Amino acid sequence: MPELPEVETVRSGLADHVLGRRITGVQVLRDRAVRRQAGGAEEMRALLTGRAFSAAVRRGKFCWLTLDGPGGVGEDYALLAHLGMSGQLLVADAASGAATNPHLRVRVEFADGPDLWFVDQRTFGYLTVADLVPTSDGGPGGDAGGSPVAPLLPAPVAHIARDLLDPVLAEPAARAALNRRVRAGRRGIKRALLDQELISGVGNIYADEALWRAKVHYARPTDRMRPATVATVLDAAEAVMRDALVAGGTSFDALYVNVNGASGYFDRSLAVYGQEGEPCPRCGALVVRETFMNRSSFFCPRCQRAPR
DNA sequence: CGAAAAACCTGCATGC
DNA sequence: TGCATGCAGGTTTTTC
Repeated sequence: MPELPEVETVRSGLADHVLGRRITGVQVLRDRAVRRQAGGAEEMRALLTGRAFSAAVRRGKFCWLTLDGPGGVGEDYALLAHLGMSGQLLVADAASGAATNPHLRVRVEFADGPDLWFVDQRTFGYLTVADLVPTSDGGPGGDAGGSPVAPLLPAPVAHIARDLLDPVLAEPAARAALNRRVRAGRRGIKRALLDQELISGVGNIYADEALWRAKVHYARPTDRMRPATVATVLDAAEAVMRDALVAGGTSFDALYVNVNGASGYFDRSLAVYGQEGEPCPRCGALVVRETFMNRSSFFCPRCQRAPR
């Protein structure tokens, strides 16, 4: 499932393959793939046609392509993508046979070269052309991976917090402030990790992996955790996502592929996620699966002791 | 107002 | 074989 490392892989691929290319057409094959667009697919087509992508930017699990103005200046809006559970952005030539792809939702055509495809089986993902608005969380900061700083955010992303690969959150003062915010709430630590308005980019897979690395149970109440323990969890979340990024992201059953269609292989490195009944790589105890927040939580019952 | 639950959606695996 | 059920789950919306 696309979480931060997968989306960053996609962003990087988009930066390499679609920037500077002029859009000549947009075909929406399923209307639901375009959301938060008052004028729907027709409005998206009108806003994109004739313009060119100028930068590929990401925050958390959201990725967007800013647009050059008609005269080559001005970046007042962007093509925003959220991949949901199964979304893919593929740079693919129409001749590559994916015309038969039953999950192709939107096709962006350029004056030159291969199309940009939005493919999504489970249809939780979407595209929209959104206005860029000033950030509300302290000015420019951008994101990791060498992408441009982001003094502006697409409106639907304005409430999304910075992610752990954001250079701003590498600063000790900012990290300490985040640590305090985590402990200010009264809830289980996993719930905090998954709160995109607190920290973005972490999904169910990396939350479980981070908590395993930090040896912390998912239900530990944040308001009773020591600052050093919270710091360990945040560092583990950052580390596991960086490791996954190096590997190209996690993938399952070929639902997720990067911008060129190559699957990541970090799933081979998962310690607990999806490993119910398998031995903990650290202590050998059998990994347990429990239902939490209407989804699965995997953990080692010996390394990660439940709160009393 | 904040937190928790429901809704959205499709394909695959499983059970009868 | 066919049908019903369960599961995957990020975000938005609704409910408490």
